[in-house]
Amino acid sequence: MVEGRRHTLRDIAATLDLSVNTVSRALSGKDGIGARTRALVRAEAERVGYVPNTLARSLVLGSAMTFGLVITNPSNPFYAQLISGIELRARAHGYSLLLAVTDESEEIEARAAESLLRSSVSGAIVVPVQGKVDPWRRLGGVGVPTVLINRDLPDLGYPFVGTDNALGAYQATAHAIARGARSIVVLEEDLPITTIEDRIAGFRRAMAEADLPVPRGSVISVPTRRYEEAALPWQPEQAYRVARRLLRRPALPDAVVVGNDYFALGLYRALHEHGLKVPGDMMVIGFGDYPFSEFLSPSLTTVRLPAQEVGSTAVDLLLEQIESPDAEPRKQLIAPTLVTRESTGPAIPRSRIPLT
Amino acid sequence: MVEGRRHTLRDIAATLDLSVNTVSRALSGKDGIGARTRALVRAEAERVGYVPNTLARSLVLGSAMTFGLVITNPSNPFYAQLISGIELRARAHGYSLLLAVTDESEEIEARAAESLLRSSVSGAIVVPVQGKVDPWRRLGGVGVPTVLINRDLPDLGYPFVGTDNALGAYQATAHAIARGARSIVVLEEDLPITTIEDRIAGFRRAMAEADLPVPRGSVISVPTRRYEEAALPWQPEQAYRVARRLLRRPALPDAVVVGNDYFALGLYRALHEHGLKVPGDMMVIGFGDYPFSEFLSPSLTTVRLPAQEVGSTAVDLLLEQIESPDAEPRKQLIAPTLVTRESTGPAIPRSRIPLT
DNA sequence: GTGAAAGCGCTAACAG
DNA sequence: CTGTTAGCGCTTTCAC
Repeated sequence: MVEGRRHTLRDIAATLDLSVNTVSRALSGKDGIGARTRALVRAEAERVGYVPNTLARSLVLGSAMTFGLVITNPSNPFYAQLISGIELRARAHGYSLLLAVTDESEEIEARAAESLLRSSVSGAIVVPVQGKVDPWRRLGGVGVPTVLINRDLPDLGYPFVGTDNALGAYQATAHAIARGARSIVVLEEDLPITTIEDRIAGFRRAMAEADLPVPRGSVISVPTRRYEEAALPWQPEQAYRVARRLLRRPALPDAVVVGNDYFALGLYRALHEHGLKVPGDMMVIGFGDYPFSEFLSPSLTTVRLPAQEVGSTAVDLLLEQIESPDAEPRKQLIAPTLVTRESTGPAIPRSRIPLT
Repeated sequence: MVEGRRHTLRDIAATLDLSVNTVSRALSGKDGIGARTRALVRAEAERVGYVPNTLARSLVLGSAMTFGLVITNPSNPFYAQLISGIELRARAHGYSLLLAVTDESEEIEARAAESLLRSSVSGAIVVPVQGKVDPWRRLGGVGVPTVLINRDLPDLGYPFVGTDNALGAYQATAHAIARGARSIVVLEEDLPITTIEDRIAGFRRAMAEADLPVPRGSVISVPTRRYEEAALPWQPEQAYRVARRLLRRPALPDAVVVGNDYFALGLYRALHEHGLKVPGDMMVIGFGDYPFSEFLSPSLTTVRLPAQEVGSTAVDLLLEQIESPDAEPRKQLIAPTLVTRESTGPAIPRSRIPLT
């Protein structure tokens, strides 16, 4: 097919005895060129296996037809799906993806932002570590459209897509209540992000609407860790430990709403070890609907997050922002769906008298 | 910090009344420049928030300090970890990552290869769809070092890292045999890739060494699907269906070795529905040691694949190839580890007489 | 329709 | 030590 050096417009121009310019126009489909010439050029380009040099093109155009994608951790199934969704939609519009993994580190995040800047990306899609806004303000400041995913940085006023975490947690909690739970506990990661605040708010709202108390100790933090172990079952493990402590309490909750489905796994194990049955002794509601959750026993009731949709929406918002930079940045919350499975019913938790 | 347009070397040169060249050298740390001048330039660059333009730099250098990463499906936990591993190591060496997702499509793969070529990547790390070698031969042909991951394309003679699938399957099978299994079945994806051939070979070897027969129907194909559903629990679901059929056989195997831990999930469900106990009625051995596998009940005995290590090794091989293009391309198989858990013991399958 | 010239921002080669 | 010149491969004026 091809070997050796890459051919350039100039090569083609030389062999065809045309100007570089003509060849460029012929190939780029612009008009103002003879049909014959165009065919000729196309044929020659085909023959030598011409591959345009994006670098050169981008340099003159000032932008690289590339999106930066900054993600905290691909081993989180939500982000894995997100990557797929974004990649698909971006590629459909002709953009490549420059990927950076921050692992919740502000330092890595800052470097990633800088790197995107150097690379003249056409835009950035970011799951911010959420702590520093500077790196992203800077990026936006020099005119790189940026959309935030999952965790908003309201100060920036950038476009944003996320799932409605408050709603998700509300649904989860309300469902547990409807199934007879009166005392409910929440397990969340200990990250200082709006995601988690929102969920806790949703939980509280559901409890309040049902006139149920939320005593101290109803919201439990699960410590998390950094990248090196991200690959490992660190999250279930940590949740397991926290759950074991929880199960030593004198009064156990009827239901536990957890921050992600990995936590549900850890909780399952702790409950199993204590000989407690799900949902009979305790209901469990997950968050995320990871690929395995449907297949656990008992299968896990969980809040399904539309990761693909979040991803493709992010790309759409970015394209909007690129096409009309002065348009009002849109913020979009995508509603999650509660998926009801065995872990919340139909059994009635023991603290309630059977109703039927 | 900065606002408006990006500053260039020329801007700095102008305000400092120096030549562009001098500024370039001052900033790039080359020698042959006065300490005073250098400090001056550095200070000014800092002041205006100078960000080098990688595009321009890459154009003249002919390579973009970027690796192309081509992956079939990020929702596979193995690849998710792989991405992390590669990203980390690549970034440590100053390379960015251009990501492409092929979802096992030869067509997308071909486009991805083309795209990397246009982008003048310094190298490529590829999980090939395995069917066509052309796209990668072309890439290598024009001098882009390429390393293959997980699925080798021996015709190309490129560097390769993967896990020793034959060994993994051998270990899994031998373990089941050691635990008393005599009749063993394998469930694998129906992809035409060496990965799977190797595993089946490993399985056969273990069986042969134990003088156990491998009747027809011992290797079962699980149909798979494309990207759109990759995010969804498609693999457990398909394995579940296949497993249901398996369980209708007159004689059930003592153990099932599956191609990935998702399959084990599907199998678990089918067994559960049939009232069969793991490992008592049937042992299950997974492949991959996904983050959830340790936390299933029963916890899953599985072949752990060192995804991170495969990833970082891939980067190392690529760097080797970049530094010494004429060196013999290395092929490296990383040994997986069998992780023994509840799903294979200590109970004895019913077809065997208890030994102790 | 096509060509010539200029320039994107940077680095490399060679002067001075 | 520093400046000048040239050029990476492409697109965009602007002539002809």
